[in-house]
Amino acid sequence: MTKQRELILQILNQADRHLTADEVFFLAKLRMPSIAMATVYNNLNAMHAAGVISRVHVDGGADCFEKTAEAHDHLLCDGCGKLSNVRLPRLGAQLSETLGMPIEGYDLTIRYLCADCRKK
Amino acid sequence: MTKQRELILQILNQADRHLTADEVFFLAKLRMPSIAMATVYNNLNAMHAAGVISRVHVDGGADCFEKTAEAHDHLLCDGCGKLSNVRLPRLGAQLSETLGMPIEGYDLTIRYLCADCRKK
DNA sequence: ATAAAAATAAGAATAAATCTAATTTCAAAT
DNA sequence: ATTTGAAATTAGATTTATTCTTATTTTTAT
Repeated sequence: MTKQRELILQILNQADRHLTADEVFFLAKLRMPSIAMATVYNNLNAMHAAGVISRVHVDGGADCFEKTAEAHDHLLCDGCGKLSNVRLPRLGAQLSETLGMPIEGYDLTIRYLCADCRKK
Repeated sequence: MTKQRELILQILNQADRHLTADEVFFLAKLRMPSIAMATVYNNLNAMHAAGVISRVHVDGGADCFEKTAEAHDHLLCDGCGKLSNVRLPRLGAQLSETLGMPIEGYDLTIRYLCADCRKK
């Protein structure tokens, strides 16, 4: 665990939302000005491969990263683009059951309108 | 309906699998050498916006396009990368119900091992 | 202390997708 | 048939996210 990785992990742990690599880089740079973008990507990729963090693709935008607490799915507001988490604990098992075969996993992003955007 | 759009649509209709923009461009170029990549993207984007075709993001690769017959979900083989379709007609309604609010839609890609890859 | 291995820094390189500006096409009106 | 104007296309530059390369630094094991 290098200082850089520790810092990146800390940033993700303290973040109250999903961060892009760019945002992680910016926040890391504040505390360790010498850090390089490549290091951010290397560590994000490594931690993702290790299952420590998860990566979320956002249509028409940069990928987002977050610490992975537990398996969860994503809600993306069509209005403001806010990304949040939701747990659907039974869904994996149910999909496997419906398909009639084991699955490795799945990625689900539900598009909706958040409370704020629904008002408008 | 321009000649270019017609050609692109025809290519997608005849394809027995998902195609990247690059593949569409290559196939289109064979039959209409003057066609430009921007035209391919313009038309793919326009037809996607119109709901005629659908766009699938593939982690670590270019987006894929296909004609949209009906709403469906995707199966991605972790072994060989093959992308195929599956229909889970009740899922949308079920997600909305579970969440307790209306949803705009959702994107689901299930990762699994296809029959061929499971043998190995 | 030294050698070997691993990680980082810096920035060049790549790939997907979009943008821009000039040109072409095509339909409708003359 | 010709003109006009709007819309689409072309070509290529540009952008943006991400990866790659290589030299350097740091860490770990001997």
